[in-house]
This record gives sequence, C-alpha cells and structure tokens, in this order.
Amino acid sequence: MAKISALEGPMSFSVETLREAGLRPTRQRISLAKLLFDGVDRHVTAEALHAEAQAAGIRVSLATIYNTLHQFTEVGLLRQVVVDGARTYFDTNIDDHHHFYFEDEGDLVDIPGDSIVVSGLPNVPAGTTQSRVEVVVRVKGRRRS
Amino acid sequence: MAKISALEGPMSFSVETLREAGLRPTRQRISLAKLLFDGVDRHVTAEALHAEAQAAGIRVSLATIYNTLHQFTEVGLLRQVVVDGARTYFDTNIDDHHHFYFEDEGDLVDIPGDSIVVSGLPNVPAGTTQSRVEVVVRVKGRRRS
DNA sequence: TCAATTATTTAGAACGGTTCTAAGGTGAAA
DNA sequence: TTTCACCTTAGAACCGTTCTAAATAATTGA
Repeated sequence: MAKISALEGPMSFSVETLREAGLRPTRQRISLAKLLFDGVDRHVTAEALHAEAQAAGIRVSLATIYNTLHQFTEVGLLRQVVVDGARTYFDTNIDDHHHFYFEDEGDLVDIPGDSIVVSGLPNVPAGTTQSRVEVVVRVKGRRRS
Repeated sequence: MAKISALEGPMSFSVETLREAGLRPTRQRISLAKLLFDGVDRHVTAEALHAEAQAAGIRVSLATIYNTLHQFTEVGLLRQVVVDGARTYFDTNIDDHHHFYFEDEGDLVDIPGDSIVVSGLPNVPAGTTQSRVEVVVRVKGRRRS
C-alpha cells in the first residue's frame, strides 16, 4: 500500500490516471501502463505487448493484456487502429493523426496530425454521426535504415 | 476497365476476362463473376458471397469462394478493404475511391472518387513506394431509410 | 486492523473467420 | 480421347481473440 509510489515512473502517467478512469491500479495495469506510456508514441499488438512484458519480467497473462488494452481504449487512453485483418493495433497517440502502414513489415507509423488535410468530405447519412476519419497511406517495400 | 460488365454482357465478361487473367473459366469462377460483376458496385465478404451463391443455386464450396476472391484480387478484378478486424471485405469497384463504414451495421459504402481530396501527403520513406491511400469515414448510428 | 465485498486476473477452453491438405474432378492441348 | 496441369472440395488445422469460472487482489467499513 505504501509502496505504490515506488512503482511510478518519471513519465506523465500516474496511478491517479487509472483511478480517475475508474480502473483499480493493479500491479498488472500499472506495469503495462508504464510500458505503454513511456513518453514515446507506440503501436502495439496484444501479442507484442505480452512478449515485451514477459521480457521485462512482468507476470501477466495474455487474457489480461487483451482486457487491459480494451479497457484503456474504452477510457480513451488508447486508440484502436485497423489496417490488417489479421491483428489489431493499439496506438498510444490519441490525438488526431494518420498512419503509414508498411505492408511488408506489418509496421504502423504515425504521420503528424497537421501534415495531411482531407477536404471534400461528404455529409454523413441522416441518423448517423461521423465518429472519425482515418487515412492510411499503404506502403510497399523495405525502408532503408 | 472497372465497368466492363456494365458495357458488355455478363457472359462475355466472365469468360474473356478470366482467360486474359490466366484463370481457367470454370463453372464456379464464371458463376461467381456473374454475381459479382453485374454492373453495380458491391462490397462482399466471403460468407456473404457464399450465402448468395447458395441462394442462387450455385454449388460452390466456401474454400472456392476464398480462393476465387483472392485470385480475382490478385489479377485486379477486386480490391480488398480492411475496416473491421473480424472480416475481410472485397470491393468490385477498383477505381480510386474511399469509403463510409457504418460501424453499427458492419456495412461499407463507396464515396465517389472525386469528392474527397487528400492533400499534404508526406513523401514515403526511402526504399519504399506508396501503394495506395485509403480514407475511411467511420460513422455511428443507424441510417434512416 | 481484518473481515466482507467487489473487482481483477488467470489458465485453458471455446470461438469464428480464414487457410491448408490431399484426394477427386475438370478444362484444354494434341 | 488421352493426358496432365489446373481446379474444387470437405474437413481439419490454424490463429488471434473472447469467454468461463475459479483463484486472487484491492477496497470498504466496522
């Protein structure tokens, strides 16, 4: 109880964020939040986050990874991105922005929000509301590094 | 190229186009092509096309539906659209265009190609080539009919 | 503090769309 | 026709994801 503060890292995330979202700050959620919100925008799949947690010595089941990713998405801490039918990506950048998707590598990269402008958007049909506009720039080939 | 079936009879489309694409004009492929390229742009899932074929009295297995949809996609007769992690949509409209996706109904609708303009696209990383830009306008709620 | 209460985690089973397998069927060249 | 490469098929396998129900952990209240 008194040691929770020792788990908090140097970044902006705090256990208060979880409490405010109505989520109990459990060991698993705190550890995963630390991995995810380390200050750098990230795109993760459930499997990838699970592997990363294992490697970091965090004991957490795959079911909890899925639960946590969905709960974080529900409370607006993450955003789900669909670019590949085979798996689901979660993005720690929840601001308006778009993506490069590297088809050959299955890798997703942010395009800064103010660079792309979409104009000429039609009105949505009566009875519906626009929830968001997604632009994916699909890219083939291997990046030079 | 996109609207051949609207200009020619469905029979000549099927056989000629399949031959040119290097695909044998089998009973199954011809029947499915007739369903798909009837002159109206369509978005189908494998399961939906299978059900439609059954209803039309066409004997074809689900495996063949999948094979055929992929082969048609490879030769440029169809385009694959990813909007929902749970299933794959195939679009008979292969021209440049974008989509409305009705999240509550799982339904995909074309937005005419010339209405939306995307500007400010960044250059793709060195070593890669842009394969396509996809815009999906996600919509919530139920359309009034 | 320490039950009592409630939320969370978990292993493993189940699920659903898609792909694979290997055996039989079919189209086309000669 | 014969031949053979291509195609179709049923059913099994696959794989990411969700579900289940039992164990565990966080919180509440006295």
